[in-house]
Amino acid sequence: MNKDVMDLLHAALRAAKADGLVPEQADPPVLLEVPKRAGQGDFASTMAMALAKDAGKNGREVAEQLTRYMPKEPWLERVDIAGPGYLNFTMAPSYWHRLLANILEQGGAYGGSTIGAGRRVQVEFVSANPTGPLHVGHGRIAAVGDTLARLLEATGHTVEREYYINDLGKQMITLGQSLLARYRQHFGREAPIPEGGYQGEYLRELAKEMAENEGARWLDEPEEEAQRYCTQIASQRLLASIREDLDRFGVGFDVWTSEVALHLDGKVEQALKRLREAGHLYEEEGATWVRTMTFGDDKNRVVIRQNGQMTYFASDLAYHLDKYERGFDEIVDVWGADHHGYAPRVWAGMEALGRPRDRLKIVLVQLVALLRHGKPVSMSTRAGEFVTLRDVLDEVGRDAARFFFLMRRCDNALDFDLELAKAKSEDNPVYYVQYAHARLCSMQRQSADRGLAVPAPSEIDPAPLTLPEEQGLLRQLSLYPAVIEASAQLLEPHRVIFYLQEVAGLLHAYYNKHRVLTQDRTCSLARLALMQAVRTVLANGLTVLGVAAPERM
RNA sequence: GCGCCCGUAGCUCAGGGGAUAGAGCAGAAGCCUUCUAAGCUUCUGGCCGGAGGUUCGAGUCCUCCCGGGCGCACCA
Repeated sequence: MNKDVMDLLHAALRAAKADGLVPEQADPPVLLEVPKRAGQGDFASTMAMALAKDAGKNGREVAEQLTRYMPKEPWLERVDIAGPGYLNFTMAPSYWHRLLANILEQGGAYGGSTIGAGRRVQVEFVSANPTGPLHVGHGRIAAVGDTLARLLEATGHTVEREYYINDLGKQMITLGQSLLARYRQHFGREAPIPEGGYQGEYLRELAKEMAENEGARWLDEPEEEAQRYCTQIASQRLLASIREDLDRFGVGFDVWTSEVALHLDGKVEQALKRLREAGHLYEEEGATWVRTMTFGDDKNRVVIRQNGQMTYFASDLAYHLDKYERGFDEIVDVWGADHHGYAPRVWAGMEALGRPRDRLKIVLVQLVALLRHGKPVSMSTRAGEFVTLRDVLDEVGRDAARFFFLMRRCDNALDFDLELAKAKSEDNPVYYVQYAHARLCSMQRQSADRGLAVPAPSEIDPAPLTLPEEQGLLRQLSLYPAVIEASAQLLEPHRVIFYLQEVAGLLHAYYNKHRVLTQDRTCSLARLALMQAVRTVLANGLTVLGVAAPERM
């Protein structure tokens, strides 16, 4: 997918429509692939074949006509029609020259685009209850959410990262009760952790801390008051610790929204009022329901329980309404896939509130299975023997953790092997990509020692770059902007990983086969320019993943 | 039972309706007096879960079936 050629295709399509060759409503995929075999050009498109039916002609005929509509560009050597109607594009040498100069000129900006210019996007992710430390599943969501945000930024969007704190409800009460039990235990009292309570060691530590700061005074306070205090202390401390973990993971948020605050600000009341005015609320069995079924949900949902308390869903309606009212052009929620059944309900709620559902995109991230030497590591939050994100960071480090979390499509479950992730060996894909970058840096240090500097963009003489490996590298580098765009538009960060592995593979192969620093100065300089371009793309790609691009390894 | 996701090489997975389906790992054989061997080269490996359908063309879209995961609260 090369954006310059894609522009040509778009232009040809427009012209063909204007001329009536194809119907105005035809919307073929304007996509490019890199042909698998030599002799099929640098890029290929199937657009003509896709249009064949609408145009009432066969693919080859459409292809021929499209080439006539295509603007003539000096950097395009030729367009061939092949097979059932492929358009095969062969680029002129000047194209590769320009590409190379372009990458060196743009540096860290290469690959960025402006498709999102003027568009504000919110990405909400992690949003874990402050009832315990983040586990590996949160880690994957954090990596995905943050990388999506980076991708959207790279494509010109204005992005806000947001964490929604579920600091209200039964779980928070249970948390307080659990801490209170630990606190009492600390003073030698008989105090069981409540049914379904939090067993983790972290509450024992918190209880000890509380005893040191507050003494024994909470032993004598009334149960409910003590529990409320414990809930407050625990959620505060746990949230702080969650923030620390995320910080270490390279993930930061612009906005933290609290569910409690939503209620205090009257936002939940307001949302319910709106629903009531719109006629979407009704009473039944002493509860208040919203008619989400009208908007595609399986059943209607309770917003105010019999006991008068609001449900989590009520808060969430208010929360999402608030997001819409903050004026985002696009709202992205990143959820664990175990919440997938919740999505239709939220979309329905938004429609009931008169908001377009397609503005809210929900990315579902499947679970992480933690392995060690290929054997599963057991995880269970309640039993308290889970592996936390912090444990993983301690063991494998930020770069490997982020890379592994992003290696698979989000809708596939992920096997995360701790031993593999920290192996400083050939098996570890993180190092494969980072090593390519470090290698290039090392080479540049060598060339500097020999008095050879990477040429300035305007000084590049690409004439010596005639090897097929060099053409392959240039072709691959030219795809980068489209990879970033597609990853951002489809909300699929794994594409960047696969792309970078390919770049690294081509680089390593080239490196082993040919020397960059040779006796021939002109050739060395041309190759140095190419290597700088590869380095730039590797660095930019790793940056968008939040993974370091080391200069030495 | 209903809904969503997944099923592609021995394993882990890419593959946006198009040309002869790819990569890594595992297995076999090679490559370091020269820019980092955390690397490279070559070989082996496939009824894309199954059956129908749509299409000039299906791993990709539709229907059904089988197998696995996750959901189906007046929990969050």
